[in-house]
Amino acid sequence: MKIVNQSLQIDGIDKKILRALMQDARTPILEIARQVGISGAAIHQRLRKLEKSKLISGSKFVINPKVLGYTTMAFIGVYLDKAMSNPDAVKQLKKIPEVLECHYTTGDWSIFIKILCKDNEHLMYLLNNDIQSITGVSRTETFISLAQQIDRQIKI
Amino acid sequence: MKIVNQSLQIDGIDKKILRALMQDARTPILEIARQVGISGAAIHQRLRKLEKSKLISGSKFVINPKVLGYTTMAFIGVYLDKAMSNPDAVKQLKKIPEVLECHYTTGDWSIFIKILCKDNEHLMYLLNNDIQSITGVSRTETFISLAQQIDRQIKI
DNA sequence: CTTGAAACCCCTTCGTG
DNA sequence: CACGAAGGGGTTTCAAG
Repeated sequence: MKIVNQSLQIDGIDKKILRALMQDARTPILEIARQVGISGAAIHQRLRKLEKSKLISGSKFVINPKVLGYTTMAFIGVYLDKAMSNPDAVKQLKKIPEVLECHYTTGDWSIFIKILCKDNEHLMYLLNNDIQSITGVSRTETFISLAQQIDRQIKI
Repeated sequence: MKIVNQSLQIDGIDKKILRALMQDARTPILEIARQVGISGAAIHQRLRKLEKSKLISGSKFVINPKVLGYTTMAFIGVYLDKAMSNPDAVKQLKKIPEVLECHYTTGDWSIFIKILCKDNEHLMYLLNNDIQSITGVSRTETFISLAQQIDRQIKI
């Protein structure tokens, strides 16, 4: 399948710049310049263009939660009562710092969340006390990630 | 529930440093130094300590895939034949760049993946051609993210 | 664990092609 | 788009408290 209609035109140099910075956000612009073979000022102009296009949405330090004792990742499918306003449930979920992702989804569940806990006990606590207690939540289905094998961004 | 037994001791200054850099990996160290009220050299030492502890696992530029036309995120539960070696299936999944996450999970599915596609047609193509064709994959269950409401790292 | 100084490198902008 | 120059500022290391 040939993917067409790319919404934004970026060339090979842009890709090299992005790939370097996606790997390590603190890569010096001048180092990229040397690798790519153009001047630092040119990299700058391209970065400004990419930022203006909103393709670059920020930069992050990535921390390893295992070092803090967060070793249990789980996914939870949430059934909401018909009457429940979904945004209100999301609002409650935002208050739970262990909830890392939250999606409205097709299928049986109204809401699907990814959660990171210290251990199974912590997971059970969050389910029983923080999640099940949200008004509108009728039922949840939980499955635990035993190991994460892939974690990456889309390929540029 | 009071969480105890934090595996690594970090103090309030460490947290401030991490929070600044988790928001924007290119925040100048000296700016953090001014905010926190200690010298740049001290920030440096603390960062080295945090890196050595593996709490910091890197830094990334975050790109917005929507700008490239990737607007459809989906989750796929994968059933594998008993005989199938899971690592081989993961190896195949790694070759599909649209697969952003892959987990071994408890529950009905052997493997659970997050995938990012241009549109539903693209999703169907990947399911039929790239995923179902992996030896050992007997069946899949797909649900689509209609909207992502939360996307963050664990709170420091 | 902190500091200030010093050397070095990088960021950023500018005028120019 | 690209370039080189230039200043202002950041990074990194050091000896020292």
